[in-house]
Amino acid sequence: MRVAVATRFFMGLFEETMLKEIRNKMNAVLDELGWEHPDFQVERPRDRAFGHASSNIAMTLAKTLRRAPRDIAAELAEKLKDRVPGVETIGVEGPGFINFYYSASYFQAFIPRIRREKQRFQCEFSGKGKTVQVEFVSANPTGPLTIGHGRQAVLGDSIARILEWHGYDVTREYYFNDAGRQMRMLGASVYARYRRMSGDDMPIPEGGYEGEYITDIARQFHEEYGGDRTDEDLQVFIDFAAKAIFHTITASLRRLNIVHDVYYNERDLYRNGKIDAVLKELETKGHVYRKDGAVWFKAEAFGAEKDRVLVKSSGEPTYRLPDIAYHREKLLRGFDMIVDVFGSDHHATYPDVRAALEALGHDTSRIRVLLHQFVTLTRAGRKIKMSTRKAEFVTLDELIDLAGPDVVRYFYIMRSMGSHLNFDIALAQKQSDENPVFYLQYAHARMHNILVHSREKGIASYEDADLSLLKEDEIIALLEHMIEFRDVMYLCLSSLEPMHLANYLYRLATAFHKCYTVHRVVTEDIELSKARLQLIDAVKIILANGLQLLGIRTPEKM
RNA sequence: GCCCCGAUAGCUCAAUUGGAUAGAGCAACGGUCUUCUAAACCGUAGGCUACAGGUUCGAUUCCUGUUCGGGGUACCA
Repeated sequence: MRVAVATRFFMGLFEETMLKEIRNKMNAVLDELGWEHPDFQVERPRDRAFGHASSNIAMTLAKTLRRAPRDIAAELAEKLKDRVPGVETIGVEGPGFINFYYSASYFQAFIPRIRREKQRFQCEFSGKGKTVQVEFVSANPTGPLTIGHGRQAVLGDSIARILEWHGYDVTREYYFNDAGRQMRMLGASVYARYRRMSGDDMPIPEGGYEGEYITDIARQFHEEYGGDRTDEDLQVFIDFAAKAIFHTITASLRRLNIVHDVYYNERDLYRNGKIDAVLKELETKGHVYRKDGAVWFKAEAFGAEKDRVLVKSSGEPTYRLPDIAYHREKLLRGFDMIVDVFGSDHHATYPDVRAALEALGHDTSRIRVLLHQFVTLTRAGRKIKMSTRKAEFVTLDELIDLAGPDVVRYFYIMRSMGSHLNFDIALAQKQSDENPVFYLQYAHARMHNILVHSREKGIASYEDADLSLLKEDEIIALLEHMIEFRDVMYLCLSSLEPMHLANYLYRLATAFHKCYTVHRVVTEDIELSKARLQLIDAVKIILANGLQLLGIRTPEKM
């Protein structure tokens, strides 16, 4: 009961995180001293020997104040004394860092709050009332999704989940084109297979698709339409193939727990005249010219590398024009933020789109383009080459068959999107301790089991626990990791890089596993058991929350 | 040629966006189950952060070159 009162007392003060609280107090002290506000940091030091929080402010002030950093630090530390809630001692260490050491009770007090707020622990809903569109995958329906698409799918969906957690109203969107040369090639490839089924020795067209899925589609077509269709029905073949492939694409995504809200078809932009409208407007504003029978956009005038062709001399638009029209539509649809997740092969195309949008008078600062590097697949250290056309690839589906959806999702997320992802099939396939996914899930299963076990031992309720009993080093370390959650989520939001969450959860699981091996939760000491059960209940909430944000399941048994 | 991204332990990658002694996993070696799950924990070993300069209190991080990988540089998408 003693702690319950203390907790309520602290509650109002805990609306800020540790780091923000320190920053606020620091700013107040600067004002009192009449010093300028430098660009300083308050962070969790890597090494716990340097306290629970640390600031470099003294070093950043050294130059303008013309004083030794340690000297400045000492003065600030003296001023801050007893003013930051939860801080026991403040030290001046190293070249002039100010280090803050918190009391155990500060950390203990977070447990009731986590248990009350659950998944929304420390969520400040910064995105409330704002809409965001996340475009990802956007593969044209020419074949099943590959391992490369998989990375984008998981990245995009995890980013969407992180935005949702912050309160954003998220639209997951898939942009595709089922017209054009590649689709005609697809139709012709299916047609060739289809003819062969009727005994004709028809060759696959030059540059056509050769995968086994083509044969499957031809067979389905044969079953539905019979064997006497001719190439005059090519559009029928195209439509049939596109539909079938789209079906497999959405099925693959659903296996990873990914569902798009909107499927935006490029053809609609032609049908409803949006493409003509964009072209006309660029023309009236004087941003295009004609050369060699083609229509060119003066991209150079807007900072792009060189001018680009929008309409070929054949009268057919290049891919750029619909891209511009589509992005313009996104802006007009009124999203507060637009996130484009693209493969690194798109990095050259986006500046042109942005240039055109600016030429049309749009503010493009709402658009964030995230480029991710490619995935290389290795098996026993050897690279596997991938090509959709040649069908020399491992499909996303095959990968999920092999490793399971949780492993697939985690592997795609655990590396930063800016670096190449080396997907080791052999490792992903291992259902053993070599596989980091199980490390996280095992932690969750262990937590669950402890809670079950406590009931079996006759501890019906642990609500009246005395949390001041939680004071061992490993337990405080675990608590520290727990309250880091909000900072990590903030980092994920500002960087749109879900890897940070994956790394954090790994650290959290480690802190838990260490604790688990050293301190038994359910013992003969009922009071101590109750306190630790509250702790476990709280960690479980955070871990489960994080795993769900990455779309990874939280098993209760393993 | 030009543009973008990358280069960190044997391998795959981190490093709180400029901070203190550069950290994990895997692989190697050694130790820990009568206990709530050993899919765990502890320890040992492993580094001139590709190279050369520069910027400052301080650089894996920023700037300039060089080397090596990947991508782009279409009237292909």
